[in-house]
Amino acid sequence: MRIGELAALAGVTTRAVRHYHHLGLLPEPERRANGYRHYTLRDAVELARIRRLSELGLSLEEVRDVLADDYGRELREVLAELDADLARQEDELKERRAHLAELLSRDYLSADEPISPVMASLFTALPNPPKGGLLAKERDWLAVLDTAAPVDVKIELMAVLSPMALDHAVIARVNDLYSRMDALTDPADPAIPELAERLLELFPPGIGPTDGDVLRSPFGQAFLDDLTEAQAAVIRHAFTLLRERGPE
Amino acid sequence: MRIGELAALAGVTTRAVRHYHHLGLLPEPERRANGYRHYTLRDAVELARIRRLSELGLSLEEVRDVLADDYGRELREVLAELDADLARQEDELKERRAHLAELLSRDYLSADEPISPVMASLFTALPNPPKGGLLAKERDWLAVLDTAAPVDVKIELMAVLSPMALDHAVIARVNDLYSRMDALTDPADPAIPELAERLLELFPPGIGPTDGDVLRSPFGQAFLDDLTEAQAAVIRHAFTLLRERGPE
DNA sequence: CTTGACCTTGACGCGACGTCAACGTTTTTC
DNA sequence: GAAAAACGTTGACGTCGCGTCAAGGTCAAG
Repeated sequence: MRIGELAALAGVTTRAVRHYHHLGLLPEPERRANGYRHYTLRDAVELARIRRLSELGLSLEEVRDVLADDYGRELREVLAELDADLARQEDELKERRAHLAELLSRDYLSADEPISPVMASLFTALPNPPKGGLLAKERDWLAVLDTAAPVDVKIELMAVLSPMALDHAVIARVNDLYSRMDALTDPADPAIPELAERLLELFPPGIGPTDGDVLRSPFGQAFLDDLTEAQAAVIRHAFTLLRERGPE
Repeated sequence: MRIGELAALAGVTTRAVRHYHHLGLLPEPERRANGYRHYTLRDAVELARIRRLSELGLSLEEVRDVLADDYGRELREVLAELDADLARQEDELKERRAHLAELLSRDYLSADEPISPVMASLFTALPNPPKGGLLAKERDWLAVLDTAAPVDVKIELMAVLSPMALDHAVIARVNDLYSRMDALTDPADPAIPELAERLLELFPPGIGPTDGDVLRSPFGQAFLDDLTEAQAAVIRHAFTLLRERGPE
């Protein structure tokens, strides 16, 4: 047989056959006088074996290992391992599809999507914040945390925020407070200390950051850089207040 | 933030961030005086978005399309499409795992494995043929057909062979016949015509190939090349007999 | 003699980065 | 204050299983 016939017989392309030769998976056969490869039935048997194994999902390297091992012992191990791997992949797929179904079932898909269901419930508690406003920025920030923060941080975060999101009085105070902060323009506005105090009052004592380190970290800096000077002043003042009463 | 901090925040590597820059997925930020990239919170938001989408299984190109489309319209389409794709993958995985479970549940895994269940049942009907013998070669040949033959060919083939495999009398005749053929050494052995006739008798009339074309094809040639001269003579004689009575 | 279907080797392309090289900068440690 | 560790920069090659040219040579049919 020539290479095209062999390939057709095994259901692969000629390129694949040559690839297997290149990898040493399938030995190079004799050549005819014209330079064409001349295959025998045994080559077809070998090739079919390679194809069956690779179709199962083994990498070509694994196929070579199995073939080199005279079959039997290793094959069983490799297949069992492969099955475990496929099971893992199946679980992953299911998780992703569940996530997708979750997303698709929601009534809206905004720029902040897709995020986790918990975070979404938090967002719906404070719907449609003014664009470019401080609250919108905090939502963005939360979305960032939602994608990559360590699990324990997320849990702690949700423990703090979830009760607040369920409390209509708190929501009203948040909306009021943030709209006042959005209105700030002068970094020396006399209302700043009061706003900082109101901000702190939103959090139960003993909860949240206890010192100003987080503000000096690169993340804190990035957050402050994103605000107007007046807004940043509120945040900084709030942390000053926090430090003052912290040790107590 | 510097690139490492941004990457850590979004849970990706710095290499990935630079890759997104290269693809135009994430805009290059300003540089600091030392040449370092300087990121803001908005970059983190963008990056988190990219990561969420790509983690769902979208290609980076699709991510770019979704991001370019101002979210909303396209996102829903793409996600639905993605879900269909994932469903397909899940089915594939299940099929492969079923195949694997089939293979692993068998009591033996020989060099001819893994093959389809139907073919395996056929092989167990004629267990342990003499190594290098004609019967072993035909098993190899069948294994090749099993991997890649068109479905209709396989169905026809099994329709012929399955009843034979279930008939103990036929099995006995096959074993006897093939051991006699294995014993042949002389291409002019006077037993050859008789053996050819016995071979033909195994197949019900009207079943199987009706002319010698298959023998002159590259596959037939490869098959004959694999046999001893005497064995090939039997096959050729059988096809001669077939042609003689064929038209009738 | 041409056409078309095969064959040959060699090389680049894909996708989403990992990894190394070769170098400059900043921070930490002794 | 110097050295080391830990960052940053660009550039380029490697991964995996082939697909897909490029630039030819071979062969049977019309």
